[in-house]
Amino acid sequence: MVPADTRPRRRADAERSIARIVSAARDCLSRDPDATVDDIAKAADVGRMTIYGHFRTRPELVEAALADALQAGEQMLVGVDLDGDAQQAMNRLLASSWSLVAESAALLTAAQAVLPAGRLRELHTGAADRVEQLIRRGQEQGVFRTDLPITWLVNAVHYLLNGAAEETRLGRLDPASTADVVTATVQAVLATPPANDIHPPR
Amino acid sequence: MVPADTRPRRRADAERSIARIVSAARDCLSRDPDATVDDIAKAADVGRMTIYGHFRTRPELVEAALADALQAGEQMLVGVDLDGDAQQAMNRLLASSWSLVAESAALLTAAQAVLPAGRLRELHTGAADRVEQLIRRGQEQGVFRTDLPITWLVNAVHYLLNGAAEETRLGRLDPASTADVVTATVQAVLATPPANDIHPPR
DNA sequence: TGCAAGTCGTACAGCCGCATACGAGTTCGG
DNA sequence: CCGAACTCGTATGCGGCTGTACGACTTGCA
Repeated sequence: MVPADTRPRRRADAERSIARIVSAARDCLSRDPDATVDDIAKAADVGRMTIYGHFRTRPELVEAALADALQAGEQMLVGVDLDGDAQQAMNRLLASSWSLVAESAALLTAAQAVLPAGRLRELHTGAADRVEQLIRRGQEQGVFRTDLPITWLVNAVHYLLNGAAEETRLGRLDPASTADVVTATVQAVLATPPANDIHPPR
Repeated sequence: MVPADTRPRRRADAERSIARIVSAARDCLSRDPDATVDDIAKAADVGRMTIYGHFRTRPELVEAALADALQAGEQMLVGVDLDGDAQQAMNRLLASSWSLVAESAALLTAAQAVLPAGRLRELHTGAADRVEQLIRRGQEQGVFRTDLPITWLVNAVHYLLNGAAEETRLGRLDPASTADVVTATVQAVLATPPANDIHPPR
């Protein structure tokens, strides 16, 4: 909604520095939500002072990193065909973007600690909404379950992606097969359960 | 394995203080892994110094809290019948202990930050192993899926429990129905998938 | 080529959390 | 009821991270 950045007046190398910094911030914060400004500077191969030259405070940097990741998500979504069978659409979506979503989710928790709650939801709502709509369409098609709150389904997928990313990071999951594992698991969570195999509570 | 505590020589009120402290530590750390020693002291309604009278360092306190939670888990397990149909056994297990497991999981991440990796696994292995064995039995019975790594299945359950706990904490999930939601979701993850409804990768 | 923009190191202040020291008051337990 | 165990406040040192200040050096750009 903002026309562009308020400051188009930046030099080319500064632009490059900022890109490296934001990229490094995404990297570091996804791994450790408490990553230091200094850590990020080292990862970006930049002096700490350079960072403060572009971002006043650490929260501001975190927000920039999150915004960047979310924007990358946007661009990924436009390249994925979300029409047709919702189940297959979800598979396509996961195949192309599960790792990004997982990264963003970790980043999100990093941001949660330093950004005001409202600001955060404001940034992140868009992405979550799209997933929710896809699930809703799957429900209307009868392929996704309707017996659980849709909010839970959306977030459960998030938690699973997060988990898969962490398992991979820890070497407990083969990176090559992570995508398939994630897809299969999410499919199981969302699929309409076989009618009466569910044991009623109590 | 340790006979008892190395110090049976403690006064009654000290015993009470310790209990309150450990309990408060479990509470605080489950909510915020970065909870301060002072926070915990306030929650336990004790002076900060009293804590240092019983626990030399913060990590030592965290370990005590985790150990306490795990021991509570042990006691919960002995009361649950794990024989018979693995699916129903898992349901029973979740019904009686999902919240405890979820709390311990949050505590676990708190501990992960301050305890050496080896020490942590040493404490926590027991619990995870039991879940793994139950899943393995379900696989032999044919009710649980075998097409995904068992390590992933175990941890996926953990991540889901964690997520459910957080959703409940944030008020996005009705506390009364959380247990059912968890049960249904875990069941979906573990169940043997309908033979050929799975779209092969690519 | 020359100036402004950008980079980067060092140094410093402020804050916060951990942990220790000391000392006085309180409570258990024999 | 007396001594030891326990509680608890205050003060203090230490270390790490944030954010600011200054100054020198390099680099884009017109």
